[in-house]
Amino acid sequence: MEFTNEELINFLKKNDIRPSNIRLKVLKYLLENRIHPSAEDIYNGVIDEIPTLSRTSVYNTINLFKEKGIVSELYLDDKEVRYDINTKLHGHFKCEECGRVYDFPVTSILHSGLEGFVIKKKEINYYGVCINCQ
Amino acid sequence: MEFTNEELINFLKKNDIRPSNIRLKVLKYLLENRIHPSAEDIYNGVIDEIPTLSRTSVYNTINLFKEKGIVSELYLDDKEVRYDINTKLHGHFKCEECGRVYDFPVTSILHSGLEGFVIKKKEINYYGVCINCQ
DNA sequence: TAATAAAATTGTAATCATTACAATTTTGTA
DNA sequence: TACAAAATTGTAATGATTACAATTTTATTA
Repeated sequence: MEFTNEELINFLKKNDIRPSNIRLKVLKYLLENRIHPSAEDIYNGVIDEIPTLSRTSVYNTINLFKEKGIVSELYLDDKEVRYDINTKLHGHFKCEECGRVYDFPVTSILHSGLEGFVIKKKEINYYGVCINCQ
Repeated sequence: MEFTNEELINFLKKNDIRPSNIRLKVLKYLLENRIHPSAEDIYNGVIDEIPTLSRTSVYNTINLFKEKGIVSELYLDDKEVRYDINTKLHGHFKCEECGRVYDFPVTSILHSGLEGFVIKKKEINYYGVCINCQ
C-alpha cells in the first residue's frame, strides 16, 4: 500500500495531530510496514529519508501517536515494545522460531467475573510455531 | 492459604526442581501472595526470612521456575515483568487507577486465521477501571 | 517583513529492570 | 573428611526508554 502526503496529512489532522515531516514519515512507515515494528525498526526505516533523525524524536512521535490513540503498544516475550497502527480488536501470534508476529481476527471472548469493571482495552497474544516454521 | 514445607518440597520435586531454601521461600511467596508480583516484590517478600538473599537469586529462581513451567510471565503496561504461579488459561485485568491486577476466567476465544499454527500459550490482558475505583 | 513566541527536534546523560559472569558458599556423595 | 557439582552472591554490564536542556523550525503578531 502506498499513501500520498495529502492522505497522511489528513489522517494526522483528523486525529488532532499537527503534521510535521517526522510525523508523516513515521506514520507512513507504520502504515506501509505492518510488521509490528519496535522503535528501533521505525528509526531504521525512516533514517534514510531524514538523515538527521534522532531516536528521541521517534519515541516522542510514537508517544504522541499513543496519546492520540492511533497506535497501540504490543508487549510480547521481548524486551522491546512493538507498535501497531491497527487499534481495532485483533489477536497477535508470535512465532517462537522465526520471531514474526502475525495478526489474526478475534470474533469473541467469553469471560466472566468482571461485572462492574470498565474495560477499555483488550490484548490477545498467542505464542507458538507458525505455519512456515513447521 | 498456608503451605507446609513438605507440600512445597513435593511440589518442586514433582516439577523436576531440586529443593533449596530460596526455592521453597520463593514458591511459598508465590503461592500465598496471588498478586502477580514483580521480581522486586518477591525479593522484598522473602528478604526478611533470608537476609542474605540477593536479587540475582530471585531472578535465577524465577527463571528456573519458568523453564520448568510452574510460573508464567505477565507483560502488562509496566516496565517490570510480573509473575503468576497459575499457568492455567485465565485472563488478567489491570486497573489503570489503582494498578491492581485481577484474574478472571476465560471460557472461550473465537478466532480464525491460525490454521496450521501450533499454539503453545495464550495471553488475555484487559485494561480499564476496576469495580473498586469507580 | 522582522520580531517574537510556541512547538518540534536533537544529543547527551540518566534511569532502571534484567542479565552476565566470576567468586564464594553450600550441598551431596564417595 | 575430601571432592565435585550445584546454588548463591555481588558487581558490573546491557540496553530500551526517558529526562532534560539546547537548538532549530514553525507559526503568529506587530
